[in-house]
Amino acid sequence: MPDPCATHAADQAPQGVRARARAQLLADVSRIAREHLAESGAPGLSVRAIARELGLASSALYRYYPSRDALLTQLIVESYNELGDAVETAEAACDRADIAGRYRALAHATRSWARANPNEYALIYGSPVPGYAAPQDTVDPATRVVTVLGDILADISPDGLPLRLAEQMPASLQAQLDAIPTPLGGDFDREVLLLGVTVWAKLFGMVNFELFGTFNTVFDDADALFAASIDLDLAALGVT
Amino acid sequence: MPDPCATHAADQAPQGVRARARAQLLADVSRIAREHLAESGAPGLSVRAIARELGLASSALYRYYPSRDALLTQLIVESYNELGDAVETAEAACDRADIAGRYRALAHATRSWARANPNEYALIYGSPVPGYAAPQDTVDPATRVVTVLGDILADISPDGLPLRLAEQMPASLQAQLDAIPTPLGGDFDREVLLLGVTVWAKLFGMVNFELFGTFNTVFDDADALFAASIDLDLAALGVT
DNA sequence: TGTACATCAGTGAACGCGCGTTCACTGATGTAC
DNA sequence: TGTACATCAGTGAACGCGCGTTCACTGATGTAC
Repeated sequence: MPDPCATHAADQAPQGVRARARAQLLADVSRIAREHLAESGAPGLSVRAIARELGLASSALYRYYPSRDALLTQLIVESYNELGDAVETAEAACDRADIAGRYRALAHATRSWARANPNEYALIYGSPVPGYAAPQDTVDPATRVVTVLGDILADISPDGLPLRLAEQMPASLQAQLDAIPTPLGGDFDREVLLLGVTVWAKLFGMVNFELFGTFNTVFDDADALFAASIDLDLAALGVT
Repeated sequence: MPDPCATHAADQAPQGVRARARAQLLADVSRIAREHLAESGAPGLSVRAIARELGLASSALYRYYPSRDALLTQLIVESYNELGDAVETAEAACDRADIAGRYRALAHATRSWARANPNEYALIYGSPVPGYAAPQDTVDPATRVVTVLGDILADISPDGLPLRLAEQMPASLQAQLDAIPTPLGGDFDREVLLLGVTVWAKLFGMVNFELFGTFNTVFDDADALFAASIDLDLAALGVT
């Protein structure tokens, strides 16, 4: 969250009538856009449709967004930040020593947010929107979840790992893992980090399968499956 | 593959001039549609654009497809079948006793096909296309990969599992797992099956992250990461 | 082998709708003196 | 406190484009006798 003060001031104290109206309209646009996301998906998001619902001429929205893509970008950033908030909050509420609890909190917060906001989830973790290139602004918000995961991994001792790779990691993979920045400048254990990365992918793979319908009919209620999957991952990380 | 003979006959021996022309046009439509998939994604797939590229009036395509959605369905079925073919072929080439090899073949065939056909992959494993409901025809092709996985899991002994769940599975999860049909009418071990399901989700989570850009900059070349991830999964399954 | 008729492929115009973006404009809100 | 001017919000028409689908039609391919 770069520049929290600026955001704060803008959110909290819009001075004049205009500033307040502008903030209100931006919020309305966001809300309506997200409703439309549900019905038509990201590619169907339409400036005109949003304006129509707001009772405005479509051209009016160009006072607020330079283009449709800018609107999409805002929705993406908002979604990443909401998910990031949810995960950070859940994880921060745990005892620092309770590593398993912290990971469970991360995983369940991710899944809960995704289930509560399936369209926003699809927007940021589904197929890329064709013709849309995510600008730089989306990068930082996008890393918040994995940053929390990194904090957790940093607290896991490699001594407890029950599974080891049969062969040594190839040098290329070692180099990639070593290049990942650690929280607080410590060192990651490579095996823990490797496991962490694959567990991370698995988490989102599970959520994808659940939300996008791959689990349908077989696991219509995926609560128990999800919890068991997390338990297995924690066991693989040697964390109880 | 239901009714292989019918398909065969139609593919191989279109009798008249018309039948041959029809088969050719269907193939052309498919090819061009898949090219368009790359540029505009599934939601942007357009009957008119395809007709334009074929030098036909857009109405002409309605002799071949009743609607745009039918065209989409065909692309989806084709994609599932291509992936299914790739995975089945790769797995079938392995020694039956080489369980690790069979799983590696499945995983690498999946990833290879996805990388070679990223748009088709996004079509079947990415965000659902808004407003499109997959018809019954897509169900069977969609299960081919997981069927192969099931065959492999059925050959894995639960005795070798290095990790066990700390607690017993909840009854609801046991019931869901027990309801999964086995190949050849045997019984699945629940723990193996549970691990298998989560490994399956992980496989597609990894491919998603690679193809949709989540791994970007950190793992620009994901070969080694992917291979290591598979090794970890095999270790968790107690297979060497 | 030839003729009459049915089937099919493809046309082109039309219906009715959508979209993003620009532009000259009116009228209200803010600001400087 | 009041006035003059600048800024901003929003309008509505327009540009130029796209789309799926229907329909009456022409002309070619196939089929039955």
